[in-house]
Amino acid sequence: MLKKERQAYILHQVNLHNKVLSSTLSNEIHVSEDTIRRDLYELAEEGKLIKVHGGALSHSFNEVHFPSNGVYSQSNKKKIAQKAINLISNGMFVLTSGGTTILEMARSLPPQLKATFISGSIPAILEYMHHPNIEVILIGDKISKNSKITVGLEAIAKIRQMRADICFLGTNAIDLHHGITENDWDVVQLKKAMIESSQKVVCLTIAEKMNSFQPIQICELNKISTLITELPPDDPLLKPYADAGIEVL
Amino acid sequence: MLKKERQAYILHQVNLHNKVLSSTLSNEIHVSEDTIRRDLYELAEEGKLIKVHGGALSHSFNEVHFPSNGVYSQSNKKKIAQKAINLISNGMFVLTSGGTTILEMARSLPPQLKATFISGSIPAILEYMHHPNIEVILIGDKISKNSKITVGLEAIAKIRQMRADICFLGTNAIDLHHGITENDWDVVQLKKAMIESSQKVVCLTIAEKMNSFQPIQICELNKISTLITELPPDDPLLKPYADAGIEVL
DNA sequence: CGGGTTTCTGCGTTTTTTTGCCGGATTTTG
DNA sequence: CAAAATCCGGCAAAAAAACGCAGAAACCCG
Repeated sequence: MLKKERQAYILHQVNLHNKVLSSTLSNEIHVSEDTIRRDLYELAEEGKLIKVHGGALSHSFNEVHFPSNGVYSQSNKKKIAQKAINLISNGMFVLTSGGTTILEMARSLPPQLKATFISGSIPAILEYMHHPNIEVILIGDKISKNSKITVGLEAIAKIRQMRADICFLGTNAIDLHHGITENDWDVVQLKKAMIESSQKVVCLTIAEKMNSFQPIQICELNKISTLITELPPDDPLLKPYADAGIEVL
Repeated sequence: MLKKERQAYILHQVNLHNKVLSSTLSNEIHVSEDTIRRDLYELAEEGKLIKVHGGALSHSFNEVHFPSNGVYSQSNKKKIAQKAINLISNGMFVLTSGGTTILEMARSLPPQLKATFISGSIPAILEYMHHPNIEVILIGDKISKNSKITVGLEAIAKIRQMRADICFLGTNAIDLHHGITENDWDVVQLKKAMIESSQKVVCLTIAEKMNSFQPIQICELNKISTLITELPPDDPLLKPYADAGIEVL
């Protein structure tokens, strides 16, 4: 088994179960605990997980591990949220993924907006619930404690049944060559389904995550209708994407 | 159980109940009191809680002396929760409804319990998510904002597919003649489905709600396996229910 | 193709961490 | 004041981590 492959597996396990033991992994993958430890060390260096004595934990355990004021790059995410909200009009069916950018959008929805929001992200759902005029449809299935969304075949099947007007994706990595990519297999499956079920696909991302990529591909760039970042639409960084036929806001 | 995991659990408990006892934690997590004490010491060093003789207090407890949340009859609900938890063992599939009594139960689940919890109640799901060893299955559908649970045909269909070992119902009204009753049509449909899908049906209710009824019937008394109140099992108020063949705890 | 270099992995040894336990000191409680 | 509960410090065993090393595989480059 290749190193990268192994690390991807470890990461998947952490995201799924919220914790892993070095000894368990060593047995599962049939490599020495030293190797596992070295893998965990590297993954911890990259910030993908938290290494502790005896194994590793997912980030969701240390909730206050992020910058103390809360969400990373929050002011940028607010800008993005504002632009995204302009795309929503009354009566629409809106699919959303998880992630802090989406959460920021959920918080900023104008109170008079009447629409139906569909999501499997628990934090997002909590925000939608507080909104006076929004109908909320929750996608059910097994909950991934790490990403706080529902994942699994049931969830995917349910999304496939939907025909949404618009779909907002919090994006982890976007790149001209690889399209949108992620590091969690389950999340990838969900997002793929969401894209297929929506008339219009909107990617929300902070500029920092642009032109980077991760192991698993969600889709090529041509599936994306609109790209929203905190930058002005004419920023040179966005030019290649506009040239690729994507509406850039 | 990993050290960090344990400390996260302790912190969660402190923030939830505003106090913890070393002895209780030691029993719950199955480690020596010495270990608990050392954990408390470390957490206190980090300023996460205040260590006192015999246990620890939450920081917020000092600042505001009356933050005790507004749940009605909470101490009674804790008693009920404790009795209910004794019915759950490792590996079980557990269906739960919504309601503050169920929520209290969710909060009090011992950390070493490994089980699968299935629910459409958002607040309950949030608690289950914090638990280190519980798998959470979320029932999806349209969210009823006022009861904070998912309701609708999809949810009912999904519950019907389940075969749970046990089902806990937060009960609004129970009565010898009318059985269990409710005032929300959607909730009634859900609870009916839950009863049908479970081997064992447990009703949780505070004594105050006993011998009252509401407009819509969920089921007759004979569908109920067990009734749990804050009263001792031999309380005369409970006699008629025991006589009706219900196990009373 | 071949030789040198880098990377990866496993093994033995040493070091550190974690945890439970014990005896004596300290605090709490009735 | 006395009994019970709790705390503290030290100790020891077990588990895990760190370290250095060496063989094997992969890679690079002329």
